[in-house]
Amino acid sequence: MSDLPEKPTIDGLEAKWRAHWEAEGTYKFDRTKSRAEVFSIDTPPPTVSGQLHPGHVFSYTHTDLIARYQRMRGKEVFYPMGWDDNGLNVERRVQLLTGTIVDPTLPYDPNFVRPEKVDPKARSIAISRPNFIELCEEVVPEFEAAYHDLWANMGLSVDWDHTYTTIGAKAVRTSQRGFLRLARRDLAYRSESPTLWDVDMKTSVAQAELTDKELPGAYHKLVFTGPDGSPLLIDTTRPELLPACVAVVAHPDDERFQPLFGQHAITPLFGASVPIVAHELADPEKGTGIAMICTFGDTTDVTWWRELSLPVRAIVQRDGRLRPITWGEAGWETTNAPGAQAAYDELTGKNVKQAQKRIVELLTETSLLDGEIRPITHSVKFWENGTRPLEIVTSQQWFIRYPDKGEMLARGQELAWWPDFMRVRLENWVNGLVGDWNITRQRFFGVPFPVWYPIDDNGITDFLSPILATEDVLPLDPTAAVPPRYAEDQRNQPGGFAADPDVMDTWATSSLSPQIVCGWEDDPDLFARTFPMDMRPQAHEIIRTWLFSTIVRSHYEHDSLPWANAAISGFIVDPDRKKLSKSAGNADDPVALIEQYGADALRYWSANGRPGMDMVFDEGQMKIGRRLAIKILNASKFVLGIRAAGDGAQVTEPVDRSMLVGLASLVDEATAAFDRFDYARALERTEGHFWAFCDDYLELVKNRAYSEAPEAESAKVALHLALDTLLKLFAPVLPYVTEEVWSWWQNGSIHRSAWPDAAALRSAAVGGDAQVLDLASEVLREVRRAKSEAKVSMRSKVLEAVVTDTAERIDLASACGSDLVQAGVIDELRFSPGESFSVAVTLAPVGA
RNA sequence: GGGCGCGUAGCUCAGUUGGCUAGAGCGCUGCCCUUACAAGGCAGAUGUCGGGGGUUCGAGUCCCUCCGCGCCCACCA
Repeated sequence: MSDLPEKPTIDGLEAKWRAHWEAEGTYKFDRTKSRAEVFSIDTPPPTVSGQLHPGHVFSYTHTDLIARYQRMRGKEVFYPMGWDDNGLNVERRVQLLTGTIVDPTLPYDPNFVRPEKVDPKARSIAISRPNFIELCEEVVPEFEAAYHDLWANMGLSVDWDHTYTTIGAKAVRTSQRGFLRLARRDLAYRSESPTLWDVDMKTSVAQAELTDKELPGAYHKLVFTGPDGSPLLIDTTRPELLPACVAVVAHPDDERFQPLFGQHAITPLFGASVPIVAHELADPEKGTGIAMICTFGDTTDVTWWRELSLPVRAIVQRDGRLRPITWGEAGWETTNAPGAQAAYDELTGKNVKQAQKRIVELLTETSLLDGEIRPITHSVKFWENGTRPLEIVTSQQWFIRYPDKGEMLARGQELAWWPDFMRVRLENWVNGLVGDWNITRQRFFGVPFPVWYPIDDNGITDFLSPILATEDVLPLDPTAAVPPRYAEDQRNQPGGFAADPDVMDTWATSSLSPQIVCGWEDDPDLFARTFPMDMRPQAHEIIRTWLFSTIVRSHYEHDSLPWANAAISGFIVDPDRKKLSKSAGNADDPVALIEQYGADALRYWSANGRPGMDMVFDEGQMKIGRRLAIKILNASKFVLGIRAAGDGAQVTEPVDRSMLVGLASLVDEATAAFDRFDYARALERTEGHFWAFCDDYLELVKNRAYSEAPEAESAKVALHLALDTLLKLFAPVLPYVTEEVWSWWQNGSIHRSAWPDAAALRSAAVGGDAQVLDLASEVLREVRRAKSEAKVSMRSKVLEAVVTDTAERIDLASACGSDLVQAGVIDELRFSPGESFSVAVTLAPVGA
């Protein structure tokens, strides 16, 4: 306890209480509690590669609101924090920040030092893979520190002893163990197949990481030769893929092409004979109604290729350039090998854009392009942070088999969603899934596959017979460790072994976040106390990725949901309803916002965002939050400035009881709202109640409370009960200001105190009627209105006030007559029975 | 093209199973130094509840339909 301050302020509360909570271990998880006593939270590990922005404050605050509420409800809250520091985005940011690029062929350079200054226009420095990983390990903690600092200042009540990184040993071990278990059950498998490929980052990309972008393109009408030698016109936006054409396709019902099915067409320039086939996906309305199938121009090509059992003629390499081809060899049959070769040699080594330009010239020169090129706008698949369209290349990848769709949908039903309609996002996603989950990334800073491959005596690596590591040696880097029964000198030798060169997709690790934080296999005691978890808070935009994949992993590993509740938050939009982003120049720095308004004010703004709803970035709300925090300080100072009631004092006055009864209803309402994860409603009701408490109840009873009258005791008890209750209701939203006030009159932390008990309030106010305070407030409002309209001070005297109302209501209102007299500065207050409510106010003459 | 959400005061939003004259805050207007707070207080004005139709004694709320916005998914020759 400390003395009441002369002039309370909210400035500096963050630093003061952050340090205090840290020192006291206020939010430390007590792992002796049983599962039933624990509330465990699967905190989203933020991608540390991003810029800090107010969206982070928004959604992470929502989780903390629930954590603080549950803690006050008596739960032992398990609230860990993670940093997502592996994955493509992190590598990309480190590359940009340090001006480097990986060249895996380079040897490790022990003398490499991070460049001091990076000129964004300068050419990137090529470094080795191990050097790059070291660089990531050096830079990433700087990112993490910025997040930690922000979270701590925002008052997130996480237990920092339970912090993990998605590239840390614990996460790597868990990811590798999870992978090995699936591989041994044949639920993870390796296969060669067409894969969406980012030619800049030179890696495959998962379905979940795709985004569509509208790009200009153009239809080119190519002149194929039909079976009877007549021209067959085919529209394409990808003429450069003509050499990769393996068939042409039309709709089975399309009468124009039905006679041609089963026959062959000859491709222009390359003279390849390709079958004319039928498939429902071919759209008679598009282009000329007949399309060329290339390996591979888009995902429809992949579908056709797979379902029609077509051969592969791949020309685009992993760097996005066309590879050399010898026409006339097996797989590249042509009626005109020299001509095909001459044309193709013009394209070899070019990227797809350059190749398109050149092939259009070649087609034009030979009159194989019919009519004009017609520009269109079409959407093209990109990696969500990529700069060039994805290509499709064939490569070796690890896949996780998806469970049966029905099983996944049943898990979605079993999960409690807040708000409920978000479940549909998962169902849409599950119903639209195509193929299995590609978890391989041809990258560097990630979780390696704990796998090697045997090399036969001829030096050929057998990628389809992986040697799995045993679980006892995890975490493991196969490029450093040696598989059982092999020696290091057999690495990459005939008769020896080769390490899997790839790393796991970031979601392959993130999908195990419950297993990582709860200590799956590593700490069975902790696991038993925390898993399955209570709550997964997350944004709706990653339902298809994080939420979905976590359900899949838990389904396989534990045959259960990973958590009981999914609390989905919206995101922040600017006033034009566009998603707020740094690149758009409309995001403010949250650190500066805390400085300006205070963490409580930012939390207040966040807490106004209802679950699942997007919210407009609005500094006005932060100002209101700041004002509320200051008001709490001042009102509390006033209440606590009144001498405490004597021992055994009771609440006896009807208006005091009335106030407490109303407060009990508020507690019921706030509790029910929090139980539905609706912190916004809880705050709205509490806030409204608090302002009315200040404006009306405090004004009504302040004179009595300060007096020596016996009735003062009742007011004092009621005021302290009310302050205690209101502070606690505000505590989850405004942890700093409520803790500050708590410290003026109580020991310990308000955040470890018990949530208010409505029943206790009702028993302190037995016989109370909520109407009494309402009526008194109405009378007071009429008196104020009279003074306001007369443009006189609120302290000016009322000669007479006559309250007319029904007998029953007069009975209630007259019970607080003396409080009304003092609050309204009324000489004579009378009550008169009548039909309806009115107050006749006679003011003292001006100057009297 | 399919799905989900949203549309209420100038702005941001409440309005729960249909039920008194549709609410709050901000902003706006006027007033008040009032001893917790002038970084404050008191009071006031402000609506075709997106449009149309229907069910009902009664619709912001339920049904149909149209319009607009956002997001997710699909398509992408």
